Amino acid sequence: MLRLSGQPTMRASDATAAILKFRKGEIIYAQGDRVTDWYRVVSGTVRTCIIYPDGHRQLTGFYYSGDVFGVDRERHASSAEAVTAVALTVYRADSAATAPRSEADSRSGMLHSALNNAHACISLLGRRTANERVAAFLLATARRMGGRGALTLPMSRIDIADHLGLTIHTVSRTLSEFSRRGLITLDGPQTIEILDSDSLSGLADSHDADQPHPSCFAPRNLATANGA
Amino acid sequence: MLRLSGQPTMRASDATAAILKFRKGEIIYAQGDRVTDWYRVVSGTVRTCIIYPDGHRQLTGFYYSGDVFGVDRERHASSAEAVTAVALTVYRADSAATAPRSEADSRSGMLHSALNNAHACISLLGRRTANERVAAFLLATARRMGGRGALTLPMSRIDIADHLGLTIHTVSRTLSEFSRRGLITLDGPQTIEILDSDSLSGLADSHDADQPHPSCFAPRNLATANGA
DNA sequence: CGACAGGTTGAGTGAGCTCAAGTCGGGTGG
DNA sequence: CCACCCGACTTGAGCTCACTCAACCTGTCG
Repeated sequence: MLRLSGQPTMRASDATAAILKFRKGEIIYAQGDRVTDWYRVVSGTVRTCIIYPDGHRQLTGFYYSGDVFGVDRERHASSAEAVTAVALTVYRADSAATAPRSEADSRSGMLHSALNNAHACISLLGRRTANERVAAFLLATARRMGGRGALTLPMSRIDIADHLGLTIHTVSRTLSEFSRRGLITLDGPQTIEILDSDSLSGLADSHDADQPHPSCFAPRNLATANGA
Repeated sequence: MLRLSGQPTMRASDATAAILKFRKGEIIYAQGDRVTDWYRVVSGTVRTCIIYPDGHRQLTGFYYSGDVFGVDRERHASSAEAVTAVALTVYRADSAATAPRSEADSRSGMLHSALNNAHACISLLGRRTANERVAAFLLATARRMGGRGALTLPMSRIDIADHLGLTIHTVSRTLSEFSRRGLITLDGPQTIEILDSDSLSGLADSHDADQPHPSCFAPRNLATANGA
């Protein structure tokens, strides 16, 4: 997961050597921009977001050190903004395939990583209740940010709300409730410690834990293949 | 999960020549199966779905003629099932890159297509109300299935509900309401005609149409680049 | 004919939204 | 230094919309 090895790789002819820096709140690229580069976070946190015609904002991901974002074709489907001060490495979108130094640097490796991120987002939005979404978000964030001890959430309540499809009020209330129940401690808005991750993951996948969906038992006949 | 696949892939030498057929309801691959092939729909409709530990089912996409699915790495993140009788072409997952016959057949073309699909799913789940989700779903489905005149929805209300994160009751009620308002006609559960797609797209992006999100006006300083 | 699955519709409930205060902390200016 | 402001966050009260529970309809299959 880490791979913050290649800090400034500084080779003369290497297209990926540039390091870009942005201050908190700055826009890295805008929704609809032509895709020229893909990015990897060196330090800091980035968010990608889609703005719908009605002004509603959907955050499609947070990206931490080592994560890749901006992996679109033609035009960026979302905008990318610096949640904190960030440093990025840049990959030319049209040359990322050439001579990858690792699987994670290859064109398809980056695409798979983007796909994984999209699935993570779907998995959050697919959950039903605020408790489920917030619990799942906390666990996922703790996992991705490293994690023993206190967790520093780099993003605001608004960002969390727009990521989970909730309002800031509900996010705030839910976190307070978790704290009251002894699942987490809140030390200021940004600092959270997970005390009982078992209960949290129980909450994340709760919804009465009834029997698995019937479709698990669908027939699975594979004998009807026709050769070409 | 299991993985009693052992598909008789019947091909002499061409990895993509095989055609597979499945009957309605059959499972094409299961969540967690090792990825050996990617697929393209020749005819019929396929759904991909994720089942969470609590039994909750999330459909991540419907795939119609020409669409690609199964584009995962290592293990399938979702299962794929035949909504109707389907015929599929098969691409060896490890050789899809070699000699693509078109952009759409290339490895990265397929990955981008999967990414687009995931974004479409996020865009549906990101909407707030049932009206917005159902309206957006109808428009998207009409667009992808071709379109003039009556639309035949191949999937059940349960499938729609699990795709939109709603219950079948709400889906049914919402469709009835659209019909009552003269936006669509319902001729049996599966046959729908869109009468007023303008009003529908208004509904899909409604939510008071207030001012765009402030983040549209965030600073955009790009001058802090450090060359290599 | 009954059984059953899929769909529709009604009544009541509750989770999360809206509206509205109120708190806290950091910055800025007098 | 304090006064003030402003943005981010928290919390309360009331309401709405989608969920739950339940009844009923329709078409299909044995």
